Amino acid sequence: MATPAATPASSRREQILAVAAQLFARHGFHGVSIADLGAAVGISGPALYRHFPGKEALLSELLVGISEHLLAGGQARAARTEDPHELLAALVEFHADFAHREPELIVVQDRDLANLPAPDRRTVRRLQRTYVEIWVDALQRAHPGLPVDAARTAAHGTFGLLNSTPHAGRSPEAAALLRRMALASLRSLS
Amino acid sequence: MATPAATPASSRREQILAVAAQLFARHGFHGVSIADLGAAVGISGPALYRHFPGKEALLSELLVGISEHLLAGGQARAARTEDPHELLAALVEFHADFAHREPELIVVQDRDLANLPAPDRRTVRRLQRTYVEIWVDALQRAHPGLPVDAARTAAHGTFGLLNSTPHAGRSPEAAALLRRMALASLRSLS
DNA sequence: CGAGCCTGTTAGCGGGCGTTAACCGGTGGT
DNA sequence: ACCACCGGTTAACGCCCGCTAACAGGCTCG
Repeated sequence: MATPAATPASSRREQILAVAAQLFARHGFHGVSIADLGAAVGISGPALYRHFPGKEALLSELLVGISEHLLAGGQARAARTEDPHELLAALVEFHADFAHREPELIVVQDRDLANLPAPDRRTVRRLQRTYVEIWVDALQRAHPGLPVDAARTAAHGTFGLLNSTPHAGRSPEAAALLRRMALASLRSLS
Repeated sequence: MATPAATPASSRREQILAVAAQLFARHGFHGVSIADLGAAVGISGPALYRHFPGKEALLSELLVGISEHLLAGGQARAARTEDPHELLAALVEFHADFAHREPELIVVQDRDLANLPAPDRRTVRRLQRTYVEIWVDALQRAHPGLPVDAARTAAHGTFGLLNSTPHAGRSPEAAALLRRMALASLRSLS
């Protein structure tokens, strides 16, 4: 169903994860069967259980991985950058870069959160919340007097803007454009 | 499962559609059963077939309705407003207003498009494309020399920003903030 | 050589869900 | 008074899907 020889060098596990990301992004978690996933990597059906305990575990690993990656990147930037405006620019670039390189993950991320088993969902939400707080903090330092709610709204809005990559071309110019728009919108917080 | 006496004055049909929007937004199309939908309006299970030919028909009506509404609103503004900057402001306000009033529809719109039966999906996509073209046209007139692809990317980015309402508070200030950010990001197209 | 794990296979079970069938009370028009 | 339709009900069918069971081939290591 998807290109079989897509991922160049990867163990079965990673290959399955990659193909799952694509299929989940295209058809949604419930729109993809175990058999579909197997077929997409050239094995068939229940062989997946040799690598993952179940279908939900696939989704968990994808979503936890994404939110951990974002949080780690955000924390790294926050640690190494003092000036809040500079930090915001770094955050925008980091997030835009991720969204540009992995549009399928972006799609799965906020489409299928609800399909996670409850404990993993809590984990992901906690990671996401922490990531958002990095942005909120930077925004409030960059724009003194900005209320928390406003900062949170602005952060989510910026994510929405940058996460529009699935609807945009994959060209570097598109990514650059979105970065510029994001920075401009953040500057407008006065 | 949802508040039963929610919609004040409405025929069964509209009540079902409203509740379907909420449930689809919360759990995804495949995550909601016919029985769930029935229960949420106080009837049980197959009684829905007295009002709709099937589950997919519900989704179709929702999504076609949304895209028709957006297109109609966009066309109305485009018809009555000459100046492209003024038009963009009107479009931003219109879109922001819709996203702010119907966050569930926003969610369903781009989450469950793939679950539409093919003909309706084509219909919705055509309507969406036409709506986007209104924005693209206004953007190109407002920013001479802006390439089409860039305009399209900018339009989708702005949608992403404005459509972040499901993650934002429902306060009017949040909506106003998103509008301001959108306008600022559009101005940055130089 | 042989034991055992690793990674596949196919067959089958069980549950859930969309949909259809068959039935029924109330209401409004002739 | 009756008939027909409208909007419900419950029962049942059939499919699809996640998952388990049972089995098999090849690789490695003692």
